Amino acid sequence: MPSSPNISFVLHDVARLLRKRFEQRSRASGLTRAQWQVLAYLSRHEGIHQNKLADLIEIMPITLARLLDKMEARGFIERRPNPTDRRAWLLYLTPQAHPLLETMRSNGQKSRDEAFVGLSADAQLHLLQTLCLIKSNLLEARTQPAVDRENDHD
Amino acid sequence: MPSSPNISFVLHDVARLLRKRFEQRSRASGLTRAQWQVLAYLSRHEGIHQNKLADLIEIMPITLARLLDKMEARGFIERRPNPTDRRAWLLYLTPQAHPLLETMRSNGQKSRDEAFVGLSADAQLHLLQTLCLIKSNLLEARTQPAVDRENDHD
DNA sequence: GACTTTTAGTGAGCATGCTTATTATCATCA
DNA sequence: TGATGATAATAAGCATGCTCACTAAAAGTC
Repeated sequence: MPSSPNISFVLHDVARLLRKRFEQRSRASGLTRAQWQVLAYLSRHEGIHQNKLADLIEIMPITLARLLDKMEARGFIERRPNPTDRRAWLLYLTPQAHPLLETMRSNGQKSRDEAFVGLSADAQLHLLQTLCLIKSNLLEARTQPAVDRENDHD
Repeated sequence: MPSSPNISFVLHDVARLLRKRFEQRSRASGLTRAQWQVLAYLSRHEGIHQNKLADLIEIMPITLARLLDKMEARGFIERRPNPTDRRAWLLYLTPQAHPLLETMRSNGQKSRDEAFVGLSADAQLHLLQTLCLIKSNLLEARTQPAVDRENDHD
């Protein structure tokens, strides 16, 4: 934040600004970024359970449940009962959700085009790979305790 | 999300996981990531107005106001009246906030060390520069209307 | 000096994401 | 079969960030 800003802050800012821009653009479609992410993953895994889908997206099951509540109320997805397990639902897109997929993909592409002005295709690929590495580091770290002590590793 | 995941989704995931990890580590300190960001910026601009600080952090003034409410209640910052403008407050850290700065900086460093395993200093610098470019693109785009039409630029 | 416009800050209400706790059902094993 | 533990989903409550709307005060204008 002095001359050289903290990379975590910038990363957070970029994610927030990207989401904001995407949602400005998609307001007419009635889907937020988070709901679009759910729909995108679900479109490739219809019939999945909520817990499995939450695992895929790496959010807490309760967070997904709330998103699905809204998406179900708005007619984008449906929960069908699972005949072999009365605890679990099977998730499906509704017919009216399918045409949205292309629109939303296009909105995402437009937002990325805006955000990545001045970045070559190579640079974008490199960024993606770097982010995936960081994400896997963080998923790894999640399994280890986070200690709030002064003299741990220095 | 197919074989090659969407870069916006990954970026969002990384920001979220980084925040989560940081907050696990900082829970004892009583500051969240957002509050720490406010404190860090404020520590370099004591006496600033809320609107100016919101501009610096690039969040909405109302978002900052809520954060400051909590931080004031917990005794980390204070709002002093502005003698020359009764609408505005002047923001200051309290004495007990100062020792927190080092602890929080250290927590941030630890989280980054975890996240950036396998990234050279050069690679980290490159990532920072790339993110700053994207951020400025997004700040630029924010001033232009976002159109939700199909055939804009392709 | 009254009138309009701008600025600083907040209220209300929504979405996302978390932690912690609870309910209902299934699976296991004596 | 009946207790015990695991699993699927949700409830309650908090933090952050937004949009939209509003009040109070300052600044500019006639």
